[in-house]
Amino acid sequence: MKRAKQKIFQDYIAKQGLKSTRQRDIILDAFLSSDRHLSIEELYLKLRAKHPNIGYATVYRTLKLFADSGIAREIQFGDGQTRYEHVTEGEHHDHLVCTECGAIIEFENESIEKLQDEVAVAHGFLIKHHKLELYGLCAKCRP
Amino acid sequence: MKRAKQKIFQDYIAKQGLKSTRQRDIILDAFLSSDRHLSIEELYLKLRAKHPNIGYATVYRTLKLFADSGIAREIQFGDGQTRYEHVTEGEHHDHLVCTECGAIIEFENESIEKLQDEVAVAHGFLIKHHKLELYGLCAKCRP
DNA sequence: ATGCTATTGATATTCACTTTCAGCAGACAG
DNA sequence: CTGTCTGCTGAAAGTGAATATCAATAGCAT
Ligand SMILES: [Mn+2]
Ligand SMILES: [Mn+2]
Ligand SMILES: [Zn+2]
Ligand SMILES: [Zn+2]
Repeated sequence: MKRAKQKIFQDYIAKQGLKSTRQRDIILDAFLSSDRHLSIEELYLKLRAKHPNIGYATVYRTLKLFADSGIAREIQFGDGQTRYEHVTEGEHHDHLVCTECGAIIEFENESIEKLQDEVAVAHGFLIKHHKLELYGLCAKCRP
Repeated sequence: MKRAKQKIFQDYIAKQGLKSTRQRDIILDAFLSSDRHLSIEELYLKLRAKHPNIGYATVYRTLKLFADSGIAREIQFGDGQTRYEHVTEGEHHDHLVCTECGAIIEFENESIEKLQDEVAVAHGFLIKHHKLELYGLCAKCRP
């Protein structure tokens, strides 16, 4: 899983004529070792402990590269921070977001996806991507 | 329709001990006369033609008031601008967003809403609100 | 009309990116 | 291995939208 994504990124780097660097390796490892939906700031701070010399701008640019290479995706939950999540080829999921504790739960629902396609067809619309987020209280936070 | 929302806003103003002002009336009228999904900037510029003395900050604050009163809702389509749309009591809709021309199409789908509730129940989650947006090309923009 | 507050509009500030640029470091030819 | 070319890095500056500040103004109850 982690190896596969490292491979995808290395291949992307090579194909684009970019360079493999110490920083990119470190940031990739930190990103893949986290299963959360991290903001740039969060990943930057997490890295600072062991690698105080890596700059915020490098984390920022490297996460963009991850998205370009296909191993990550930008996502916004409306809290003013852009987050990056893992992307696995052929998989898709949407999110439940707890407005109390910030927990993010992933789910897949093929029926909803189908109905979305039907809505699009009914409007002559061609879907490229979509965003489905259910906000509320998770099992731990509900009264 | 327009009258009903004006009433809701006046009542809200009264109940909160706020004041009825010339600016709020003008901005309310401009907002209700537009059926689009306007950003603060857009509404501000639209107003400037007839009311050059109304400030951006007032438009910003007044739109927040509209949202507080229940006649408007903040919405983000990921273009970096917060937009405000009309809210009608007891109604709900989601959006198709054309990434080419910016067109926004509204739709309602009770089956999708039901499935969302089922997903929430399955995870012990209590939904407060949700966000469903289908991004792609509208009928006019698709190849 | 008076006085108390809320409101306004210009401006300053904040926040999260995003860009800039001089020095640095991979990659590769020789 | 060494030089050179070119992309990369990190600190700092810049950007743009949202939000806060504050002195002057304007509702509104008395
Ligand atoms: Mn996810
Ligand atoms: Mn709408
Ligand atoms: Zn929670
Ligand atoms: Zn279109």
